[in-house]
Amino acid sequence: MEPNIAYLGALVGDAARSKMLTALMSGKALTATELSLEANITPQTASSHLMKLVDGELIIVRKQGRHKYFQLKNLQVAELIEQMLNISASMAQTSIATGPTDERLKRSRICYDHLAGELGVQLFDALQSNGWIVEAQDMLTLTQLGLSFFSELGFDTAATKKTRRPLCKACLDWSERRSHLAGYLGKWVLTDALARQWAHQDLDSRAIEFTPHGLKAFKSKYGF
Amino acid sequence: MEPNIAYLGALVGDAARSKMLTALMSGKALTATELSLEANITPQTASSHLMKLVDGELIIVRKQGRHKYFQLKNLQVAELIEQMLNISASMAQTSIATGPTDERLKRSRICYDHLAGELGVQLFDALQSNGWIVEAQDMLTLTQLGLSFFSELGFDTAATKKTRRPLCKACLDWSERRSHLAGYLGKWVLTDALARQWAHQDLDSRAIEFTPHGLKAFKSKYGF
DNA sequence: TCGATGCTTCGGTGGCAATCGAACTATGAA
DNA sequence: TTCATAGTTCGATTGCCACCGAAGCATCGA
Repeated sequence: MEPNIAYLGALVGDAARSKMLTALMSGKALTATELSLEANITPQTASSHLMKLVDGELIIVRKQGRHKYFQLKNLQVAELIEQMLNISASMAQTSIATGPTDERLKRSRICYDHLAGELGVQLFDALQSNGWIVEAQDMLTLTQLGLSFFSELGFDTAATKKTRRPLCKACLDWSERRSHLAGYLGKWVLTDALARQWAHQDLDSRAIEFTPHGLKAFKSKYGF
Repeated sequence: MEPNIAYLGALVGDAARSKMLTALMSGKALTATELSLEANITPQTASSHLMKLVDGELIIVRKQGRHKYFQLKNLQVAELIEQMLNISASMAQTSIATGPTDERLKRSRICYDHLAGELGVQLFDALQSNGWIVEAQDMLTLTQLGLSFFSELGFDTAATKKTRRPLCKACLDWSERRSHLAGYLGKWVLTDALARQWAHQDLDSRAIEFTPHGLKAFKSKYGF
């Protein structure tokens, strides 16, 4: 029988649940209370929503002490949310007052496990103009030049063979309407920047905050 | 502000509307009455649903005489539906009696504009084992060998430069859980087979019916 | 053992949205 | 002009589901 899309749609199609899912796009595992705050609902209500999301296999739980940590089930789910974000962003926009938080999100944010926003797009452009990646017919490939560039930086090229995940991949950006770098390489770039303490992830949102020095180092490293 | 996923989800998250959208995955434009039959609802109800889908920019209308023809708005929407079909197919399955129609769907069906189902997967495998396409890190590329093979068949390689659409692309199959050929090339293969009258699309479903002779020709053409 | 915190279960309420019957408008055919 | 078909608008009904208050269970720290 044909799969039941309606069930999946209804799962996402509730304001509270969609806020939770979007919050989980940060890649972090969040507790039930945190998610209830995110969605502006009481813990009771949140609990029932979370149960539904788990039943629907969109998220998973890890119980740790008296906390329950929730996260998106897998990359496939994250990609679904991402695509829905893109489509709804391109729909006729009732753009209400954008607060300061939104400004930060627009500048640089995490998109499940890689960098998005203005900075993500700038990075993408720089990689391209330096000839490290090539976009042909919407498919992204790492050039030989790019391969040696990234292995010098400490990127483990051997590890990419083990994963079935695409090495690099263009990911449409809902705020910029431009491509940014996703895939295994995109994940590595973000992880690396965080590890070097050039930036840190906001505790309560998907925003990525670069230090002045970190931003400079980041830009010079990738040549822009 | 962040895009509103919930609205989009709710749009898909109704049984009647999701049936309509799935029906429109055939790529054909359908009338309001046809869609109401597809969803098992009265024309009045269908009318209100269709209005919502148009408002939500998931589908578009063309008025022709006293008919209204509906179709998916663009490729992005079709990809969303496809992705949702995949995810819901991989969810814990309440697999109820699969009728004969479903058997046909499983064998070979249209996935917006390219071939899916068992036959689509077989084609994909054949193209791969003949060395015409290569799947590396989940990215699909047409080899030089494949390029000359397809241009001999009459595939206009120049035209691919004009479109931003990926030339070939792996598309996960919800019934087979395997890749099949999507993208520009995938579309061409299907169009070509239909033009040669090797197969025809069922009038009332997404099934693709190959003639015995057509199937033979199709298989020998692509070497499987 | 006791209180505090995190989460869940239960029951009742309220609101929204899908549905259809009936009546209406538009297009086409005879 | 008249009938048939395609689609819409309106109003009333219905059922589902998100929501919260209250009470309950589980884990942790003292």
